[in-house]
Parts: sequence; structure tokens; C-alpha cells
Amino acid sequence: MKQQRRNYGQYCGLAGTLDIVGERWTLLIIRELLTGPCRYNELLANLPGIGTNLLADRLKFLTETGLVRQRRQEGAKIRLYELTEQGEGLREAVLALARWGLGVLSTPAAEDAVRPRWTMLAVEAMVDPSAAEVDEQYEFRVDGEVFHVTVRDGRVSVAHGKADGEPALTVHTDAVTFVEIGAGRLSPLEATLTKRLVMEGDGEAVLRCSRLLGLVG
Amino acid sequence: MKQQRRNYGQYCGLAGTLDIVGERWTLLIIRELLTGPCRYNELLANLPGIGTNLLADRLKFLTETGLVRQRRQEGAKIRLYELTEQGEGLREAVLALARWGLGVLSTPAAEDAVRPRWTMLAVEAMVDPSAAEVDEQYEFRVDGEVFHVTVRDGRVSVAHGKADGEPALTVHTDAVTFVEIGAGRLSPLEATLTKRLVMEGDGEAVLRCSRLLGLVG
DNA sequence: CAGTATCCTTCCAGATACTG
DNA sequence: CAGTATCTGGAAGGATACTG
Repeated sequence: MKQQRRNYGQYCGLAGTLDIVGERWTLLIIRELLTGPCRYNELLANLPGIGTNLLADRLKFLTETGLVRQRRQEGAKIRLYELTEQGEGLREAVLALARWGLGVLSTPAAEDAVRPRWTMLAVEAMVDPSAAEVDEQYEFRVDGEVFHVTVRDGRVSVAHGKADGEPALTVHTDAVTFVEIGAGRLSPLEATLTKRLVMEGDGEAVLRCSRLLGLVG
Repeated sequence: MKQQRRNYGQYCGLAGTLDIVGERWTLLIIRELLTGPCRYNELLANLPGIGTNLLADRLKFLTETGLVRQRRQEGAKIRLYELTEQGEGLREAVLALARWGLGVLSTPAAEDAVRPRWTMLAVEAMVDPSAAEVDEQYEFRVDGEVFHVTVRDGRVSVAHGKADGEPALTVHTDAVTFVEIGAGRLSPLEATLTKRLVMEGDGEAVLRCSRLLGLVG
């Protein structure tokens, strides 16, 4: 006998959303999956503080609800969790929440966790599509994580891995520094002067990338 | 001795947002305030199931955090809660969540609550700004609630009350019907034939309004 | 590695009573 | 009207141990 989940009992889009993803940890699990499929233990490692039972619980519910699917790698025996199309549909909402949060974030506390993976989402949240000017790529190397931003035909996308060819700009930094910059707590200039941020590339590309991410003008 | 609220301890925009508005009921309170200032008892009435202590708790926290402010009406003694500029900043995120939720909503259960006020937010969530063609107004009369949509210079806004002049279209319906249409569970045509929806106005205006709300191709 | 199972704590719903 | 204060059972969350 499966007990009923707590729900708001309101016929309203927002309440309906919160009935599904409003519980503690759920949206953070979705944040992880929005940047690519994950294994169970990866999720556990990137969500410090979540209990293993709770993670299993949430994944089971999200799978039943159709937001997440479990893919078994052929050959290898690792199991991957990934978003379904419906789950992917939450991207805009998650980005909007993250965008607001970046604006209210203060300086990181000593005990705050940070993961390089989260900077991918921060970049997506910061992008101002109307500032996409020149078709080019920017590569980011944040701690161990490598990802790149592609501008093409006025559209901007963010993906794992190295840029396809030679990027117009390569940014080296650590996760805390990047999020501090995104939160407006640290200027790219200051970060550069303290060697917490290193940019390789053309000065014009640096400017375009900064505008794209809302860091100037 | 005020105990520490539970928070995720992650230096991340999304986690920061959820630390503030991720608790149960909080975003629904903000939904109410996004459609205009409210009195305490109005909130209580439009959030069936919330305990009065919990509402007081949330309002206090949101006030301390700077998302909500309490305005005392001069003359009258009623106290109104309203969003600060920071709280208003959540509008896009809330709309994005509501938009996703509209897509997954099923047919209303008999015990589901519905409030005419919520349809204002549904309209905002449904609006496709790129479909704003002609400058005009549409008036909605949903149960007791009257509000209007204004299209001007390609921008769309939703506000309480009657249209400024003669609207190009007036829509009469009830809240359940409207949300069902927004959720794609009911076509405007079907609702019209069953007299659950009545539209007064020019046929072309009906079409433009439908396109604006994403109800036709 | 990918989860169950268990136990304990905290939070929430709902009722009710009380205050300015 | 606009809250605050208190109480209770039950559900959700957290920590840890354990298993296929």
C-alpha cells in the first residue's frame, strides 16, 4: 500500500509543479541531471548532505513520474540516470531560479560546498541571448571540469568537453571564483589581478564573452 | 533563541534560491503576492490547508529576508503585504515553473481548490511575447475577478480591473474552465459550445488573443 | 557500486485558545 | 481583523549500518 504524497490540492500550474518537484532536494537532483547523465554515486557526491535513502526515494518518484529515466550502459554495468524530455522541460524554470539566486548570493561561507559542475548551469543562467554577436566558442576550465559555450546564428549553447576547434577564448579558474563573479561579488578584473582567473585569447573576444555573460555594460 | 533554518550549504544560485523560497508554501505565498498586495486573511483564504501559524512564520521570514514588506494603509487600519523589488524579481522564475506545470496538469480532481486570482498568473505564463501583433486590450471576467491584458508596442502586461477603454475582446468564464484550457485539457471551441466560455468581440481579435496565449498553431 | 533498512529528529497540518 | 501561542499525531528528512 503506497501512501499518498503530500500535495497542495490546487488546480494551478505552479502548485502542480511544486507537487512534483517542490520537495526538498528534488530540484537540486534535477540541476545535476540538467548538466548531463549521472551515476547514483556521482549524485550522492555532488549533493553533500542528502541521505542515500532520500536520494533513492526521489529518483524512484521522478522515474515513476516520467521526469527521469534509468539507462543501463550496454557492455558496462554502470547505471545512468538521465532526464526525459519532460524533465528537460524544467530547464528554463531552473535557470530562472538560479538567475535570481545568483543575484542574492553573498560571499561564500567557509563551509559552503561548491562543485565545478554547477558553474555550467551558472553560465547558462548568466547568458543574455540578445548579446550573442559573433559566431565563436569559449572554453572554460573550472577545476577539473571542461566545458564550452558555442555562439552560432544568435543562439547560445553550453556543453561538456573541449571546444570543437580553437576557441576564441579559454578561461581558467576555480569553481568558487567563477560563482563569485557570476554573483557579482567579484569583478573579472579583480579576479585576474589576483591570479584567480586567467584568460587566454583575443581582447575583443574577452569583451564579447563578458557582454554575453552580463559582466559588463 | 532563534534556531537556524535548514539550508543546503551550497554556493550555487539555485541552492541559494531554494534556501530562501524552497520551503513548503513559500512560493505559493509569493504567487499570491505577484498578482497584487494581500491582507493576511486573504492569503489564508487563498491558500487552503496552510496553518495560520505557518503563514505567519513564512511572512515573517520573507519580511526579514527582504522579499516582502508590510504596508499599513493610511487612514484605514488594514495591513497589506506586498512584494519588494527583490521579491518581484522572482516573477520570471515563478512564471516558468507555472508554465511547466500547466503542461503536466491533468483534469481537475473534485477536491482540488481553484481561485480566480490564479488565472491571472496562468495568463501571464501562457503569453508568447513574440505573438504580440496588434496594440489592443482583452478583458477577462473569471468568476468574480476582473483583469485585462494589454498589448502595446510588442509588450504584454496583465493587470487587475477593467480595460481602460473598450476592449477588443471580453472573455467570460470560470476559473476551472480557464485553467483547463491553459493546461490544454479543453479546447476553447469545446468550452464555448458547452457555454463554459463566452467571448464577446471581433472574430479577428479572438484569433489574435488565442495566438497570444498559445492556444492555436 | 547501487541501493535497503533502521532509527531518530525535525517539520508540518490542524485544532484551538488567546491578545491587541 | 490580524495575528500569536500551544499542542498533537503523523509525515518528511537525516545519519548510519547493512546487503546483493
